[in-house]
Amino acid sequence: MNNESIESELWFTLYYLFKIGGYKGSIFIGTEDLGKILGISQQTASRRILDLLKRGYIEREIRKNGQLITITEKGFDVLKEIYRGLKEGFEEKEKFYFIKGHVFTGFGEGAYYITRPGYYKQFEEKLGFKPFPGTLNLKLKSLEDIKIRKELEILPGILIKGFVNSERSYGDVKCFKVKIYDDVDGALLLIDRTHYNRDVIEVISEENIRKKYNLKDGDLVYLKVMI
Amino acid sequence: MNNESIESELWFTLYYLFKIGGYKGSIFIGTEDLGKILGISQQTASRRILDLLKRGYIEREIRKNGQLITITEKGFDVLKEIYRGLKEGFEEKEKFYFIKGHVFTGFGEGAYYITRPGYYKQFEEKLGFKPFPGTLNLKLKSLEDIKIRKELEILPGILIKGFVNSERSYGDVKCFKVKIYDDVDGALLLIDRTHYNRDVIEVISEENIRKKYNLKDGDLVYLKVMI
DNA sequence: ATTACTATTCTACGAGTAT
DNA sequence: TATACTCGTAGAATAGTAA
Repeated sequence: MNNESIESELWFTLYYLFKIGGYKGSIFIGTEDLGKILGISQQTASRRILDLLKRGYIEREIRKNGQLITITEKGFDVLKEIYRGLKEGFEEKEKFYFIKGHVFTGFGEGAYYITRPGYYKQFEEKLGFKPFPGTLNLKLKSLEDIKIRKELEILPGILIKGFVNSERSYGDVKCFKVKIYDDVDGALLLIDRTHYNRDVIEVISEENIRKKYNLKDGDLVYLKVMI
Repeated sequence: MNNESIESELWFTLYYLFKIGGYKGSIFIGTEDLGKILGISQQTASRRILDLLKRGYIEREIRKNGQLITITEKGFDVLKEIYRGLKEGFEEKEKFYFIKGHVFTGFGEGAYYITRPGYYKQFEEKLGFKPFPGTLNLKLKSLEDIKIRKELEILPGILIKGFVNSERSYGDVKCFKVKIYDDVDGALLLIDRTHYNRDVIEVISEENIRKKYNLKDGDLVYLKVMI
């Protein structure tokens, strides 16, 4: 899942470039000195610079006694990503949960339910996206995750109201906005019909999550749940 | 220069443990799943856990289907260190905060602690005044103020070092210079790092603040905090 | 001076597997 | 099931050096 993201040693190189001045403009530094700051050799520092360039995280201009390095927007984005993760943990402890579960294949009813117009319209209005017609079923494995699910049951969440048509009635559904892998927007559904036990949650998103992440049964998915 | 600091791949492992729940308590996870989150093998995840343990950044308890991992203070410190670096770059540095709290009577321990010579000498040296032998306890009531306190925890502040005498040991104390009512010089002390008393601060000054302002329990005091 | 290529050393990764 | 050991190997780091 994390394969496309920046390698940790490159991230650290970028971070130090940021810290020593890159946050507010270009920095002039030689590979020898950068190596000293990072505790690595001149040669490795040189290669790190080249790797960061190749990936588009920095731009540079070689000059007489060093190089003028500028962090690109893409570079700032990867720094901000980590910054956000730390900030949320250190400063906004009460606004979200992380919950994790393992993919499993259900009976395919999810798609049927969420596409009932009585529900679908509300999803669109209250969640701000048009759900892909299908749900991702997650089985919660640890007591910690089941505990979080129980806490979600107590919280108000976003209520999708039930309705009645000529054939039958449909119950209320409680949702929480989530970020799948702390990345893609979606929602977690707590459905009152009890085909499944309390160690199961269903997830919807505008995208086909199973396909996007190439998920197979048993794969781990984690969600950031907004409360 | 950077040789004693945490290796980048270990830092990333710690960061993800923090992100998926370690920021607010223990997380239960197996090495297989941790590997999936980090994009590495089960074996490597296992080794990372062992390395983090060996360096004292986490503690754990192996259980039936995984392990219960808790990030230690030392672990939080290395995360905070990076956080601070990013914060300084991304956020405009303000030179002070305002924080407010309500006077309450403690157990009178404050006077005892600050007059220990090991501390008192440092107060004099590092704050530039001889504290009145007593502390003013303030209870923070608003989320705003508690948030400011949390931010102060992350900032370096002025460090009063702990010490050991024949009877017991005394921990580090972090201070910030303040102006009480934006008027009288003093300092704010962040003493205990437990999660349960984060709504309390203690204030010292050369003068007897309680007397000077004729403060009674419940009275509001506001401070300008220099950072 | 620098940066960065090539050759060599070394370390981190993951497969296989023991516990 | 788990975790974590050994070990062969790939790739990262450095030394030497060219540009």
